[in-house]
Amino acid sequence: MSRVAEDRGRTAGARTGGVAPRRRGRPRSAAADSAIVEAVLRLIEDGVPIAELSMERIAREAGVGKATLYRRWSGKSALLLDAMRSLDAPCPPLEGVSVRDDLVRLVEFLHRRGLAKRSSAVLRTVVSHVEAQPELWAEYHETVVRARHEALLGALRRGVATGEIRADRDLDTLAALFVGPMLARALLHEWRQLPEGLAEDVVDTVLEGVRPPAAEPGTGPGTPAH
Amino acid sequence: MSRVAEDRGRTAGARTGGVAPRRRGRPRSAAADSAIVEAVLRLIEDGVPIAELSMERIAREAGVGKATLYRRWSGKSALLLDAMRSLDAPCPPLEGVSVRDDLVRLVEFLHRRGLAKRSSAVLRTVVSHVEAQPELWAEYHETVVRARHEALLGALRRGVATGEIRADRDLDTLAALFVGPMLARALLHEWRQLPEGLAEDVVDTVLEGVRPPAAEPGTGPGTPAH
Amino acid sequence: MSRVAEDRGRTAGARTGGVAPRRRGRPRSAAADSAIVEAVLRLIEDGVPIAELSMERIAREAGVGKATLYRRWSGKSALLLDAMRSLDAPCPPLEGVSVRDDLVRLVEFLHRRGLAKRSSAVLRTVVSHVEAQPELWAEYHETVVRARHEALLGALRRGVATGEIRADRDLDTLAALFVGPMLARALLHEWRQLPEGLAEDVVDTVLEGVRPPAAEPGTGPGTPAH
Amino acid sequence: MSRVAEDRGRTAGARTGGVAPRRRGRPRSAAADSAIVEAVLRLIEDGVPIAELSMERIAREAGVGKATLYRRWSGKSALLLDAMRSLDAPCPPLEGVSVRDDLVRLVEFLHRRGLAKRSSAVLRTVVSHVEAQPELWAEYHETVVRARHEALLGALRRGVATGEIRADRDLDTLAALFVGPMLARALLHEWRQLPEGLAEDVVDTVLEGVRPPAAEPGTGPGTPAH
DNA sequence: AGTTAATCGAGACGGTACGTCTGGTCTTTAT
DNA sequence: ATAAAGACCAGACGTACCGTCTCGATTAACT
Repeated sequence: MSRVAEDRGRTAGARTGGVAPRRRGRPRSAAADSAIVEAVLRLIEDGVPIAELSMERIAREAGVGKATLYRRWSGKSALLLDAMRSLDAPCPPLEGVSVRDDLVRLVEFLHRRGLAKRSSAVLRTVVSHVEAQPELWAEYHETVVRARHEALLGALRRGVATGEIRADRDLDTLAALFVGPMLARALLHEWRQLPEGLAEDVVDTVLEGVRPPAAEPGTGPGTPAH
Repeated sequence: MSRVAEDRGRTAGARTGGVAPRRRGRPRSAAADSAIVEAVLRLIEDGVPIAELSMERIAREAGVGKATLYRRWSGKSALLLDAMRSLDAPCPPLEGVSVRDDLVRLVEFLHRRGLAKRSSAVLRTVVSHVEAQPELWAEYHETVVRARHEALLGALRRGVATGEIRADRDLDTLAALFVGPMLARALLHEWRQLPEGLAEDVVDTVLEGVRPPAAEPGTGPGTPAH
Repeated sequence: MSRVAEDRGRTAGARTGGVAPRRRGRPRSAAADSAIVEAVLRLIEDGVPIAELSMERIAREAGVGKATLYRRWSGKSALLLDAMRSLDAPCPPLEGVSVRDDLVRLVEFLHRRGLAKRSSAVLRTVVSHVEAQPELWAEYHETVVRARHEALLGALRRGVATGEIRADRDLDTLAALFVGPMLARALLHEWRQLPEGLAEDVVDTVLEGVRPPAAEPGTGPGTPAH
Repeated sequence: MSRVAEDRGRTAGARTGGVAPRRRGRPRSAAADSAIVEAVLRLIEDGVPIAELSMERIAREAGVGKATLYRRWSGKSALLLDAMRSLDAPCPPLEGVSVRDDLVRLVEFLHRRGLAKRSSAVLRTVVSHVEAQPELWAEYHETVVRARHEALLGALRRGVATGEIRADRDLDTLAALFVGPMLARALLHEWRQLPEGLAEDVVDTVLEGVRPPAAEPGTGPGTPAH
């Protein structure tokens, strides 16, 4: 189970594990934790645009004081980011038989994420705050993006090992080819139309390339006349 | 020449061309137009985060009354969007000798756009407002995105015609493979590291595919193993 | 007929009389003059509070450009003041048979002025601008108040001469006793209740005093008991 | 001690007395209350014209957010009215030996109020807003004017009882004779010249009347000679 | 007949205040 | 020590108005 609150303030140290330091005073209400996150998700689900998602409205909707929000999160961006994390499906296992199937599964997963209204909404929020709060982006990258990227890179490396993928390609560039289209779709609100076979299409296209299969040897496809 | 102001209000009809309807009253100041847009670009260039880019500050910086802003644009998003349009370089010609060169040129162009601080900043703003104001996004898509997309599709179609690109691929998916990675980079602030040959890399990878070249010599890349 | 416009600007000199200097260019429209003043009076009559009587609204109502207003008057206060002057009834003649009758007539006149919605509205406006624009008040005093005050003082002096009024009273104080109550009523919106015989009541009270008539017959009122 | 703030919003009910309802949340800052009122008085004292007495300036001067103003008062008029109330001297006791002395004391008090720059400035403001906000005027009348009026009427009734004042006069008219002149002076900025004995003069004139003491019996007052 | 000059309605201009809302903090009482 | 409530300061929001400044068009009187 993922820890929801960023644990701002006194409880911050508790995350580094170790023995419980036995805090004093009234413990934080777990009910408040979930009420807040659920309020955020409910509001987003109801189509409230991000710009109208004020902390005051969230607090009101959750039946919670504003201070309770700021005690847990450093600001709106952090809260939204955290709210999104709470609905994160875990990365699919990827123990597929072929590298191609693994890639399809992964891209499919990114695709479905992008289709979810909530995910793309929060993703846009993160994007719009990247500049002003780089540490926010760093944290998001660390906790959400890296795992996926590593999984993707792992699949690609396996492909290289099995000979399915040629070794002279930069794997980061390659990864960007799989992730980029899905990300762009999610951000730019193009998730309304949902082409079903998109993931397979993307993977196969990248794998096979777009040059026509050489019918007869000698006619090198894609080799321009010059 | 691209028209800068959104022409809110009375002047709105003038855009549809036709004969000059001979408007009454003092005409809008072109000096104000440019002063405003330049103020926006200057502020962005100076690293002012989008959140601090208030209409009041823009007006102050431009030496202009707030009403002058709202007379031209319906709100901050529209203004920023329009400011971005003003720094749009025209699409490169694309009359290259080979389709590959055309694609490289186009992707390179998108890449450079993403590298520009101003472009990516405004792009993020647009993205974060897409949800709340779909008509804003529609307009941006119509006037900026579509032209590029058409150019890209044109190049791809030419490739199909010349046999450089196989005909059984969905061209929209193909286009997303070129555009997506650049867009994602621009949005996610990864434009700090700037790999020089990225555009060529992306194009070649997509064209040639990632499967290893067949063992037999003479068979060009892109020919699938099986 | 009273001259309406304050004749701001070029025509200003024309007021000092002398021969007409024969101005060039298009002459000012008399229609605009009256349209403006009538618009003001109509708005006041319709119950528009002074605070909402903006120059823009007046111009709109009169079907006139704002510049046409400012060409004639220096500002809102001057326009309103002038609008009021236009509905000024002339001071009554005061050639009454008795001084008491003259006073009653004059006080009655002030009373009726106060009862008029328009008069009291503009009076309140003048009052609220007295501090900020003393020259406005000076002008109002000169052209409106002084004549009345002189008429009143004249009546009082005549009373002293005829023996109706004792000579050891300060006439300014005396005048204030007649004018003050009416003015206060007008300003403080107490003109809604309209006691008919108020003017006579005030005059008689001031004339006769409030000490009880002496017990002995023959001794007129005003002779103190002790 | 008079309560300063109008108690807009939640606290409004608290005024009707009863037991303290034990409000929740942070209580309103008494420091802010006084800082605001003192800022208003300071600005007026410094000669800032009412028109430049913006809420924003008051907030700035008081070191207070604008919301703090609007939380307490419904608008500028209400704030100014309340500020004036705070500098209200209590009505003088009026337990004088003679009714004449009481009246002099009261009129003197009104006179001094009118001489105060602050009082008359705010009075003018109230007057100019009477039309647009009658409830404002009603409240002012209720809390400030009525007490004075009652005191005055009381003195007059006592005069009637002691025989110092004749019984056949309307006491309201009589009161207007005392109050009107002072009010008019205060409103019309005539408080710059300050005749010292004015109050005594007014009272004596009203009491004794202005007819000459009857020298010989038979000369009926009010009947002119001719 | 042409020129000149000031007017007209319309509306944009730079400023500034309005009253509301939000962000993030602080201060109450109650738990 | 937290909780909910709500006040606190700061400042942006979009609108309205002020008094000035162009526009093109109109309207005289002077050439």
